[in-house]
Amino acid sequence: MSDLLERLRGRGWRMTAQRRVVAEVLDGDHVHLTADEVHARAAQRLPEISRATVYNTLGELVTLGEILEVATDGRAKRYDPNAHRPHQHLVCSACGTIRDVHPTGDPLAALPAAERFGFAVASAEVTYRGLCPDCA
Amino acid sequence: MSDLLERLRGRGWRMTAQRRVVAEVLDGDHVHLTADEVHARAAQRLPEISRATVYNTLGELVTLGEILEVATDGRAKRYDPNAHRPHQHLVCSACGTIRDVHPTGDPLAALPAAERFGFAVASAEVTYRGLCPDCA
DNA sequence: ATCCTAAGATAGACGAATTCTAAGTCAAGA
DNA sequence: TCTTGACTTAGAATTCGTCTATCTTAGGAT
Repeated sequence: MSDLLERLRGRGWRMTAQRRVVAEVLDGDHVHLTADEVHARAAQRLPEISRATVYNTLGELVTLGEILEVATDGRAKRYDPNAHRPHQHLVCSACGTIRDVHPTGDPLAALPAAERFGFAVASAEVTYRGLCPDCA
Repeated sequence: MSDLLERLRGRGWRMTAQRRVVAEVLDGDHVHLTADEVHARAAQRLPEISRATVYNTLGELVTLGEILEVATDGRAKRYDPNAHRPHQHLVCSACGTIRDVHPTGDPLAALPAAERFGFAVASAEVTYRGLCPDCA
């Protein structure tokens, strides 16, 4: 959105109609679209946008740290614009719906030094699974 | 291995040369092979084994609960024979090496009811990331 | 020991998601 | 306005996995 576009421009990101539309599609809470969904929504506004551009733009936004890549199933990756506040994901085992959740405490603290095998552990990613109210 | 093959036979699993070889390839600690790697190793012993059979067999072993499917990156799924004791995974951000780890406490406990959105949360899967000693 | 047959194996076609390539287009600084 | 390197495009190619039609075989029945 405006915020995001401002920040990107400030970083010297060259602004184009395609990039603007992709960034605008990825706005809101609990948004977890696949690349194809992003492409479909972007194409509503900019019919000639190509898939390759959507992939390129998503990849750049991930590299810039402005969005997150989420792979909750073996299917297509999803893109999460909520990269500013750390959070985890709750996924419905039946329909695949994803919600952002905030567990208490730091998941990293649960991994004792003896279980780190000399790794410099930097992050922990938690996926909770269960049935959502609609699928129960 | 023997243990696994015994158990499978006891469950009425029809034994074939192909299935035996796949089960034998998936033996040991910290083993996390892709389907293609399983196929390559199986083919060393049984050159005519087909990819489809490896996929079929892996799928059956997952259904039987004898191995686990692990997706730590957006790439190929990996198969983990350590399905008996619950554990999580520690992945090297550089080379992709995977280790089985055992965090303290139950990760489910860290998710408050208010953060469950009415879901019947059943499991939590944690992926720790960092640099391994070799890549540091 | 041999036969039968459903379960398993095979090669290769197919499909989804993603990446690559070569050529055309354009944002933004000079 | 001009220039140029960065961006976009269509479509081919790649990767990972599934499906299909046909052939083979494990293991119970005879």
